[in-house]
Amino acid sequence: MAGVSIAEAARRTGVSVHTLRYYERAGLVVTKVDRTSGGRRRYRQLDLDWIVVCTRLRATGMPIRTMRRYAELVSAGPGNEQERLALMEAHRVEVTAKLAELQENLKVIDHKIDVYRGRLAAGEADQLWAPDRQAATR
Amino acid sequence: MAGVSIAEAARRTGVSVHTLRYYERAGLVVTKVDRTSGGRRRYRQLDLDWIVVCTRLRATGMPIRTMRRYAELVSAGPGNEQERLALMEAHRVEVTAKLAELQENLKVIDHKIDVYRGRLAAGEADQLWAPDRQAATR
DNA sequence: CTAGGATTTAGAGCGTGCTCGAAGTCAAGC
DNA sequence: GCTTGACTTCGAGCACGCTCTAAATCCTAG
Repeated sequence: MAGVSIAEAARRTGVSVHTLRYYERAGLVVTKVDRTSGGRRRYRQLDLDWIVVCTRLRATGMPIRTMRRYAELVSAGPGNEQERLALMEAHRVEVTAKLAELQENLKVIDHKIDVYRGRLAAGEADQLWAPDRQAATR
Repeated sequence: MAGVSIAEAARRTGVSVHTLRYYERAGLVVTKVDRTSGGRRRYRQLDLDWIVVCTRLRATGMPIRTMRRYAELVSAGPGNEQERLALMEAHRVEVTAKLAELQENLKVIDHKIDVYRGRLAAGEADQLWAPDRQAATR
C-alpha cells in the first residue's frame, strides 16, 4: 500500500498523531488522505506537503478557523483565486505587523540586558546602588 | 490623591481593567500600587511604566509564569542581576528564534500570494488550467 | 442626602489549540 | 491462531490567558 502510516507522517511533519487527526477533523486537510482496507490512514507526499503548509501557516499565527476557510476555498477548486489571494494578503499584513512589533519589543529586552550587564560589570567594583538609580532602571 | 484610576490606567496602558487586576493577582506587578482610603487603586507613572514593560514582554510571548519569576527577582531587590540577565537572555534567544521562523514562513505566504497573483493575471486570458498544474500549485 | 456610576473581591467561565482516554479494530511476528 | 502494539473514533480534559459575574462598597454630582 502506497503512503506512510500516521506515526511516520507525524515524524515527517513534526506534528503529533493526535494533532494530525485533529487537523483532519477540523477540516484543514484539503487532500483526501487514503485509507487501507482496514480503515487506517496512508499519507502520500501530497498529503504531507499540505500538512507542512498548514504548520507554516499556524506558525505565523493563522487561526484554525481561517485555515479551514482557506482549505474550503482550495477544495472548491479553481475560480476563487481572488478570495484566496485576499485571505493570504490579509494574513500577510498581520504577519508583517507582528514581525515589526516583535522587532520593536526585542529592543526593550535588549535594553534590559544592557542594563543588567552594566550593573554586573559595575557590581564587580561596587555592589551598592543608589536607590533612585535602582528605581529608574529596575 | 496622586495617581490615576484603574479605568485611566487601562486607557493609558492599553490593557483592560480586568487584565490589570489579573496581572496584579498573578504577581506580575512589582510596584505596590497605591490605594485610596476607600481601597481603590491609584496608579502612578512608575506603576504604569512597569505595566507597559509587562505588555512588551507579553507581546514577545513571554509566559505569565516567567514574568512572575522576573517580577519576583526584581522585588527581591539588587543582588540577583545575574539571574535577571539569564532570564532575559534566555527569552531573547526565543524571541530571535521566533523572529527568524516568522520571516521564514512569511516567504511561504509570499509564495502563495505570487501563485495566486499569477493565476489571476493568467486567468484574465484563460480561465482553464491543466489539472496537474492545479495539483502542483494548489 | 441621595442616586448612580466606578471600583472592589473572589471565583466562575470562555476561546483556542491541542492532548489524552476509553473502547474497540487491525495487522505483523511467532 | 494468538499476542502485541499501532491504529480507529469520539468525546472529554487541559493549559493558557484572559474575561466576566455577583454582590458589596465607594465616591461624586446634584
